Amino acid sequence: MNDPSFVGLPEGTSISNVQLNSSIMYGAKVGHYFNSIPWLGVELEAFVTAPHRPAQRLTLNAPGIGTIQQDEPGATNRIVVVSPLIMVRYQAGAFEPYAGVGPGVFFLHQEQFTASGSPSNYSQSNTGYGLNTQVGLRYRLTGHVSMFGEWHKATLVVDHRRVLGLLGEQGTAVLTLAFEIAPAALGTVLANEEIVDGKSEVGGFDVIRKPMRQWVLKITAYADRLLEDLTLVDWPPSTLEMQKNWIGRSIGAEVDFVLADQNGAIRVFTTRPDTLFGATYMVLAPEHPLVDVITRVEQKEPVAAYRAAAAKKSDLQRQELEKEKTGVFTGGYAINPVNQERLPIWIADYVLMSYGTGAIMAVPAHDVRDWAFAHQYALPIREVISGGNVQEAAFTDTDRGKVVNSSTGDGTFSLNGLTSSEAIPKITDWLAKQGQGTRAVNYKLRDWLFARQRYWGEPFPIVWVDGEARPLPEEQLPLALPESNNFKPSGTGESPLANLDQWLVTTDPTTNKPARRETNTMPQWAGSCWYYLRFIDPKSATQLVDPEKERYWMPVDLYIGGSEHAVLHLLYARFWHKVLFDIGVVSTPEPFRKLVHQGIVLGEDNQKMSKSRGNVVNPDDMIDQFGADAVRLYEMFMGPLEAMKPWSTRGVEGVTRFLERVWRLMVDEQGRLSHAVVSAQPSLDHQRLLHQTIKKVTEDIEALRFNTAISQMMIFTNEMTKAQQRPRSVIEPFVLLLSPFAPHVAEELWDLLGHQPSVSQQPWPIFDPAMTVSERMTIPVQVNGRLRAKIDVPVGTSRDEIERLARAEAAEWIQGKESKKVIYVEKKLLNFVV
RNA sequence: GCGAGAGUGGCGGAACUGGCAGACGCGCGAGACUUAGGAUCUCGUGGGCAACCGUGGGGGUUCAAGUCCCCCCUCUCGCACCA
Repeated sequence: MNDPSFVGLPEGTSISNVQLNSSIMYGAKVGHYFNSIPWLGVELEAFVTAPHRPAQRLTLNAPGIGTIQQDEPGATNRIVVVSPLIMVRYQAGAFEPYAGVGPGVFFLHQEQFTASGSPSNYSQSNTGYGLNTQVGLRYRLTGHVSMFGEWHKATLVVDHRRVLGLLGEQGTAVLTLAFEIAPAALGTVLANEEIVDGKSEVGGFDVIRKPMRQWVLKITAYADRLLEDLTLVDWPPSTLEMQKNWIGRSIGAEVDFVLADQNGAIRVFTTRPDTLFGATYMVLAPEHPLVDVITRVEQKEPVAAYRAAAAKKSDLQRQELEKEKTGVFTGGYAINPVNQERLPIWIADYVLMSYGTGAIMAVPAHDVRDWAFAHQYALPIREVISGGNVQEAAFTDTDRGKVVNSSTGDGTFSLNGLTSSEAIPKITDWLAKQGQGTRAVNYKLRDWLFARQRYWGEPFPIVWVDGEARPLPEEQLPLALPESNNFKPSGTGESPLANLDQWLVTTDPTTNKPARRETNTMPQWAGSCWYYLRFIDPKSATQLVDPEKERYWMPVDLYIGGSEHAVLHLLYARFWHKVLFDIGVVSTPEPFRKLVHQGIVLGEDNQKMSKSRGNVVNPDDMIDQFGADAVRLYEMFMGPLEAMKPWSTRGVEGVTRFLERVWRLMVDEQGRLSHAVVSAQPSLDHQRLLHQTIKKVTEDIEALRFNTAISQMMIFTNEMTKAQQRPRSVIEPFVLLLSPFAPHVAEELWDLLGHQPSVSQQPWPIFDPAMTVSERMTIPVQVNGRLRAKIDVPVGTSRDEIERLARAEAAEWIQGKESKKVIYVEKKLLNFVV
């Protein structure tokens, strides 16, 4: 586990410090038998022989598996176990697996590792600075917990220019000024996720906002498709919901309110144009550019003070002040386009500049925020939807209630009597005809700030010449980071690269003019957006991915990854993929068809593992104590893959006992093949048991229900332990079933059984559906729905016969009662209603 | 507050489209083999002496509800002044 050489990492680097991206891809080779693969949505025929049939293509991806760290073993290990398990099972016969695993060089915690540890390690790395190296491998289960050996060391040069250029072609990459949040004391710029409660996560410094040059990707241009195409994927409901909320699409109208005593108009966005007649005031965000224009002389001072105070607050600080709303009257007025009323214009920080137009019409009767504000400042509240008491609270239940008090002064236009859903399109059309508004859609989703002021990230292949950004030519790619031990912030807000003159100062390759390199680097998400494409074609130096391979493998059929990526990574990757789709680099609109989040493993006390709680379980210790197979098996047995589960060392002991029982099933105390293993014909019962076990294990793996697959193997083992004779024809297929779960034990057993080659190269056992059913059946007998007896009959028994037997069996419950009805459910149950 | 998911023995968890609740494992109990056993094997193990009662609580549909419908409670995760 801790042998770093297996990924070609530099000496001194522990796997504990490296984030692995693993990706597993399964391809059809020669057909085999499957019932179905539910999440692939196909029914496969038995004994399919045609090679490379598209329906058999199976691409799995288990990236972003999280940090392997001593203090979070469970989170990582379960996915590390699952991936090869699935792979081994599908490899056994129909599929040719491909797996890619690689250290992503540019993840944030590696920067921390590097900064705090020994950066020179990385300078020795054959991965090289500035190259995001991925290592492809073919799994073979020879190592420890999972997947080591036979590495195809395919250096994957992550050439973001190629992708960025493609994004640029699409017009999605934009150089812009954006506000970044920087704690002055740290002299660096923080990503949003590094700010906690308005202070820097590290050091707890106050942060301020300052404008800086930034790269932004226009993900908002794809907002609609990112939303709509969620119907194309099979993802957990919670993740779909989170993505929908993150995109935050809302439909409404933009309406212009002309200023009362001067030229100009305020444009607002509202989802409730049906309440337009109920507007009693307006609010601008403090940063709104029109504030200066609107503010009257006598209000200048309080307005300026309020704006200054608001500027000091971060978004998060603003949100903390949830309870009490504050604001200041500007002295200005605007005209409500529907009834020509003069509405006072306020500024208040409960209106965000970043959403909609940064201005609202306030309808206190039907919006809780506006109501609170109006209440605070004694502004009028006018009911326009009946059904509540708007003096007591905002009435927002639009499904009930009718529009009232909503007609123009001349009576030519009225919404009165309509429901909200009828009124909204009507008034939107009317506003459009008047030239005062349009239907509009808004998103919470913002454009993607695609630049970090760090050393540790892919540099932009851009040089600045005469104040102009120019891309590097193809032959100068990829651009590597300079080697350095100086990771200190530049102090100017630029990245540490700004201090590294040798790298920084260059000449423009086309004009030979002096040039300066771009000092921004890419965020950690850059690589994870598309590395799955590189895993398909890791060695290609000339293109992102071979179109033929891409068409064959994509989309990824199963993606196993942590729920912490539910929005950011998974949304960014989808966006990027769509851009590539639009320009023809990929052939599918969505990259990941089915998504499963593995649950993390908690400590024995049912709390998250942490050093401070002292409940950390180190997987290496467990492996030393119980062996890799037992640990693997337990991690699969502890419960559903998606669920968060507490670790139980007792539970590992339990599965260890199971493995020992399996061992003793066929090995004697001298370590030789047991005399109980015979070549005799198995009994019918044993054959049935085997076929039932094959069926259950096969189907459960396909449905990712590993815990119940294991329990069936336990049942098999318990039964066979009782048998004096254990026929090979029953035992041997069972070893194959066990092999994905406990590869080492299975391998040794296979060898002891006298077989070559490896157990992992054997075809997966096939079950005969006819052999999975017994010739007898037990029919529960109910009287009025209560279980009163059971009868055991041959399968072919007629209903009448069953009823006759049941009647005798349950006689004491039916006697003397009038029989109303007899319900017989075929082969299931018999119920007397009396 | 809004959204999503989940509540089943002492514990982790099973139960396909409504059809024997508690598979399998842990723990616990009894027995066997043993000088011994925290090893192994066998048997038992939801509660209650019983009739019966039992899947977070309360209603309902049904011959039959862990499963379907309505109301409520608790926990986990996510979002949080998004107009």
